[in-house]
Amino acid sequence: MNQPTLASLAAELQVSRQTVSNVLNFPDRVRPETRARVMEAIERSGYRPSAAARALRNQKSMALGLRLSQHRNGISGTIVDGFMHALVKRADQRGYRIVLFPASTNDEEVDKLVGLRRSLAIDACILTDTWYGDSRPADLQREGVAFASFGRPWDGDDHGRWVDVDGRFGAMEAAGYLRGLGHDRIGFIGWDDGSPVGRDRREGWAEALDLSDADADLLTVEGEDSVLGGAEAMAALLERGADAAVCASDSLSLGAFTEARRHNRRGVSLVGFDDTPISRTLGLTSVRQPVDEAARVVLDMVLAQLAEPETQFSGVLVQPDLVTHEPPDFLTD
Amino acid sequence: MNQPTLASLAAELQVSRQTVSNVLNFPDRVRPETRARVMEAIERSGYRPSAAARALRNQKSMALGLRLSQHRNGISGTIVDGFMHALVKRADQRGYRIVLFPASTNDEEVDKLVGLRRSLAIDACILTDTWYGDSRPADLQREGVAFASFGRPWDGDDHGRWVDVDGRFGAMEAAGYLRGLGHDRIGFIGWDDGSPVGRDRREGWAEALDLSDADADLLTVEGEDSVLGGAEAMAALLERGADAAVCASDSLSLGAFTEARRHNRRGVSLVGFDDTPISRTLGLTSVRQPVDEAARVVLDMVLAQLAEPETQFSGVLVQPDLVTHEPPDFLTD
DNA sequence: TTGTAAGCGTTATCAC
DNA sequence: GTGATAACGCTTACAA
Repeated sequence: MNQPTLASLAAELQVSRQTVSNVLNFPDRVRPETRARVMEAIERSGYRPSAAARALRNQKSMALGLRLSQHRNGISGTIVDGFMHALVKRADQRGYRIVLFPASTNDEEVDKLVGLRRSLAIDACILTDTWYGDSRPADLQREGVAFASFGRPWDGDDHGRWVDVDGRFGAMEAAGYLRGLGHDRIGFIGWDDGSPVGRDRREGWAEALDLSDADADLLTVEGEDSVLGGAEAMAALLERGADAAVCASDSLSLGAFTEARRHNRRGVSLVGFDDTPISRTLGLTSVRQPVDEAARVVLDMVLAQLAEPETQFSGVLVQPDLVTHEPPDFLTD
Repeated sequence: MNQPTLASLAAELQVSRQTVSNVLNFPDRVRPETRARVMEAIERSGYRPSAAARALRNQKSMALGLRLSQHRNGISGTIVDGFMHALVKRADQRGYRIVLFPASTNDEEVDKLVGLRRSLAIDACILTDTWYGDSRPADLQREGVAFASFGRPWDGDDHGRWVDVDGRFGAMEAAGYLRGLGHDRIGFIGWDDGSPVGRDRREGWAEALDLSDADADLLTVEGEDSVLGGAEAMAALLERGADAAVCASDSLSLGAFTEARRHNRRGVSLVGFDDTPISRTLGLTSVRQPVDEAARVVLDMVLAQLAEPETQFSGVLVQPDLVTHEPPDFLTD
């Protein structure tokens, strides 16, 4: 049996296919009783309008491109992962599909996006993992591909079509929380990869504690973004007399936690970033990224752009919040 | 400026659009010099055939549907995540795109898939996270939607269109490895959710060690699949005299590891599952799932089905392997 | 080897 | 309120 089409339904119902089309797109234009009859037939037959025919006719695919990010190791990829989830859900609610594609470099990503756009496989795209000197926004703009980015442009022109999480604010909250707990030597454990995200968080920490540059340097240890890196950094911080630390990630926080326990330093307090399952399980405190809100805003931006290409945008910072978890029994004895 | 089309290119080059089409689809049918001229124009103009027009004409979208799995917490979602990566990459190589969609129940997943298929938004789909009583294969078969599944059908009809990792074999390897290390009371730490995957792994462990049912029960502790669960289970196993354990996941393995260290039981050896970043970082041994191979086979299956709907398939088990990692310095002192 | 014609399923436009 | 017509860009016959 063949799929029903507008034409086959129309023939069956003895109306023109245009009427059937109208029932779907402009229900008011059609007389209630005709509408009901058509609706019933649509339901019964399981008819779905052909996305391909619609795309061809309307010159839009109702799909958005998203590169499958590779930095997604189990722990620190969690934000991108959560963002993707939220994005897929929200896009679906608005009738858009998310099309995934692989790319190993930013240039390849842009090439593929341009290709997808030209072939009408996507209408626009979402960027993640922005970095220094990220040329994707400029490239896409030049190629006329609509986009919005989860992650701000860290240098160059501010194209305004971005949403980011205010990591600086999150770090400030974290530092304030630790100070409220009575700590007075609060360190910072970060990455040594020159990441702008890490810089941002460190600045928030230093500002909240009103540290001099010298003090900030003294209380900062940067290493690899891993459990090991966190442990090593914590060891160094403990030697420098720290009694708490803001960690730029939950991996680092977990490492620091392990190390503090190893030294039997129960009084050490930590705050990590991203509220990953690890944090939740071990009862660590963490800065939760509002990925759902970020996804909503990114989607709004990109769809607004599609509706009105000349729209001017300005970047949006969403505020993270601090999440505390109960430590499990096996850690409190 | 408008997108170039077959027609616009043909007009520009003074050939028929058929010739341009042939250059793309049947290059041999066209005289080399004409071909070169056409190719050049295609390159220069950045022309891409419209996916929508192709889909409409060929009645296939060159896209595969994939539900964005929700079980993907940072640690144990890693396999599905890795699988998705591999799948997207391989699909891309074969000219297929992966379309993501959200669903909170299996029924919703089937509904959406049927809808996507009817609307020609996808040609087929990939299922993951199979479970007892999973009706998706039967439902999709009834609706005539082609699929292949990453995960075997644990009960009911064997539709044959699945690939799975031989967890039983992996657990046997793990147990053999621990025995080779000189351990003789090797426990099993599993999940208490009745997961068929967990059962399968436990059977492998028991078989490799040739345990009686009574011994197997004695050396098995099942709890929640979390770090906490692993720690609790390890505590129980230590009391029962175990000196090593096969863990059904890396979360459990991490918990067990933490617990063993807490008791200063350095001699305890562990093997986890999935070779997650945590395992890698802490130098734990783990059973690595060959997700890339699984993705390849799933894709082969589903594309074979598209090419020849009547093909009969039989399920494929791929073999995992044991991965050992060097423990980091901070754990060996 | 190249050109012509028809049709995939939809919607915008305009007539009725 | 409803219906006819054309067009979106491509491919597959078939004719030249």
